[in-house]
Amino acid sequence: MDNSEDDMEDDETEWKSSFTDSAPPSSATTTTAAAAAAAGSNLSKIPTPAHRVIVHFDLDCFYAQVEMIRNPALRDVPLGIQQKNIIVTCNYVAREQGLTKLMSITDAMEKCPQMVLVKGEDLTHYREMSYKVTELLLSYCPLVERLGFDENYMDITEIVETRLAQTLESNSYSFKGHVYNHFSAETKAADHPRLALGSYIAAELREVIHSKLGLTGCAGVATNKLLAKLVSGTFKPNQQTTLLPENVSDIMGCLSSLRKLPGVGHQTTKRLQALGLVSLKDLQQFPLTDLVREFGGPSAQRLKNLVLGVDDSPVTPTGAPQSLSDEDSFKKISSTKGVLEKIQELLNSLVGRMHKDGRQPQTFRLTVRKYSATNKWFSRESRQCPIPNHIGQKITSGSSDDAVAQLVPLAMKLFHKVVDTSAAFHLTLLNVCFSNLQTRGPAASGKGSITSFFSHSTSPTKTQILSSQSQDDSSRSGESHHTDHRFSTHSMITQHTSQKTVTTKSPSSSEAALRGFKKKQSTVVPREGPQLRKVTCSTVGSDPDDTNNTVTHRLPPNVDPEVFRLLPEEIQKELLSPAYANSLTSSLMATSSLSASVTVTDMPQISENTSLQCLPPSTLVPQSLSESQNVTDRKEAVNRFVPSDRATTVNNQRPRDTSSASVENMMEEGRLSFPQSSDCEFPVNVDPEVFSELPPSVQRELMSEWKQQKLVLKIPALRKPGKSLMTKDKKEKAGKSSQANNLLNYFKPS
DNA sequence: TAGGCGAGCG
DNA sequence: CGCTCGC
Repeated sequence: MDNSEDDMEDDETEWKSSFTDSAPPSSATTTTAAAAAAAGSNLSKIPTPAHRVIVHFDLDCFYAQVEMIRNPALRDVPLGIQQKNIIVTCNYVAREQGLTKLMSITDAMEKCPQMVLVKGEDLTHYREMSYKVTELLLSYCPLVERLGFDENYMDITEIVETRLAQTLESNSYSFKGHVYNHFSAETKAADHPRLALGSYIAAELREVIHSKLGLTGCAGVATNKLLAKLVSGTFKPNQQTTLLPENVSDIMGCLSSLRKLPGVGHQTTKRLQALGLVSLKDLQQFPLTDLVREFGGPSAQRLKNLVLGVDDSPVTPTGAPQSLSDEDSFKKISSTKGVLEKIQELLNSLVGRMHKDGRQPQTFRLTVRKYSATNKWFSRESRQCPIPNHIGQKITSGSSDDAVAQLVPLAMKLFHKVVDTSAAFHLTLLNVCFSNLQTRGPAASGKGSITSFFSHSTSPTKTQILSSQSQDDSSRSGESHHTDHRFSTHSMITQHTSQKTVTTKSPSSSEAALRGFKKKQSTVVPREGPQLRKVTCSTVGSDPDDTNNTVTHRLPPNVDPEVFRLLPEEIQKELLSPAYANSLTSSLMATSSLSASVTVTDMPQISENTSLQCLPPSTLVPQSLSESQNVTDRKEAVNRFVPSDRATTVNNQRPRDTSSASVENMMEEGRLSFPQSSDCEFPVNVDPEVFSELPPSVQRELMSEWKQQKLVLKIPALRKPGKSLMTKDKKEKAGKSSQANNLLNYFKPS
């Protein structure tokens, strides 16, 4: 059931082949503007113009880039990122020496003895940078879908249509970057104005990623996700390629096997092979009905579409992660004690991450991989259970050690469910996972709160993007607003689609955007009311001077001047800046720390200087920003790098946090002999056997916990001693301001 | 191929 | 909760 109900609706150009497609227009993931434009020009052209413009971004050797940013001295040496015994990726200096991804350390060392290795098992920095990229893209357009840590799809159809509408000269088109199978495609540009514009936008976004984050990457521009992804890698590092509809068959023809199709993995490949299907052509010629027998209707159709380069799947905004997990693999763990220790290790880091996230997990899962002669690799087994509320609350409240102490027995219980410890066992992997992540509602009821507004709608379980109260940057502000402005901006989104006007505060900018778009297409730039103003653009990259944009210093009609006056100067500037009129930035009506609610329903007026390639550089690359980040990064750590003839391992692990140290201490103590007295009964759901396996200090914590619970039961009003003298309200505020549970947490430096 | 994730389906 | 897929 790949794409559930929305059968064969497509906005694909169909490519010299079947006319079997029914349902031409109908539903529209695409914009009304696009649909209208298409409908208008439809009768003349047979291959209807591609409706969507999709970009696929793919960062170059992502982990290696992150490490090179962290330590610029690594830029010029062959660098490999090591996880366990393999190099998961390496920089391009290393690739010149013949190194590849997923090469074993030993092989890599043979090829390149001078290689520098950096441990990459802790993904924290990669995760953070990854979300920065997504967040950055989100500030230009809500339709961003993550694919792993280093790839993003973006549906820029609306941006393109907006620019197209502003474009006067239709024969001035050209492409930015490569055009697949064309060496000079100027003449083609006029035939594919949307893709041409898309290529410029992709270039601008790549540039903004580079200037703001210091990352390079590739992009593919095409009419659907499949094609965008396939084409993005054609010119490899740091380049981009656009695929025109007339070249779809070319690129599909280059795929050497079905396995190369995104969405066709190992298993599917094997099943196809069993049918005698190996090449794309094989599958093209294979009768659909036979394929249906093997894969079922939807999957069969999807496969058929894929080989044709047809992909109607929408770019689905990813939002905050739906689960957080932490795992480690190893040669062998065969004792309960070993399992216990590893679980504690994993839980410590996972709970820490969960706490930063801010949401409260409702489900805990333990996964193991058992060694066996057959099936030596793969085959994981897992067990899961609900997380009692009081434990979940400890995670979000920051009592991490307590939380871990109480999660450990849960985990061990699950372990005994999945592994029969009466016989010998041999584990090669342990994974702990929190899922069913719920936004903390103020006071269980949560009525009337902003949170309830956010979480009540439609299906509460699906992609809740969390509300976040202000990060209270007022407390830290006063410092330059120039530092990382974009991420501390507010988003003021007027949701004409709902009754309420939501004013979202700083860190939630992206999720606010996400929310808005999930429900409907965002109406950040109101298309109905007083219509969109023309947007000024200057030429890509080549015009850092934004002063040529004449800004009318007049407030947008719907901004209350009184309120405006109260805003910090920086914010006022932003409100007046051309950024607010630019469609690219439209998803984010950004200002900085804001204590007043402002509704913006129209754009400031700006000049009419037109040119089609273009974001105003000012909106894309605040100069102060790109400078500061790079400079500081480069200055640090030039020296930590110790060159050597032999391979060098640079350990970038951060210092262990204190909690883990204490856990290890606990392990060294002798076992606690616990009294069986009635004073300290186990709660009914506690397995004594499991309990007895726990480290003494954990046992003690649990017991005191239970005692307290008893007290609480007996005396309901009693609060736990020592904890928080704060009122509930204060707690909430403190909690929320200290960690907003949103995307921001995933890139916020910790 | 083997690592540390993550998503979605049934 | 296992499986498949993705990077």
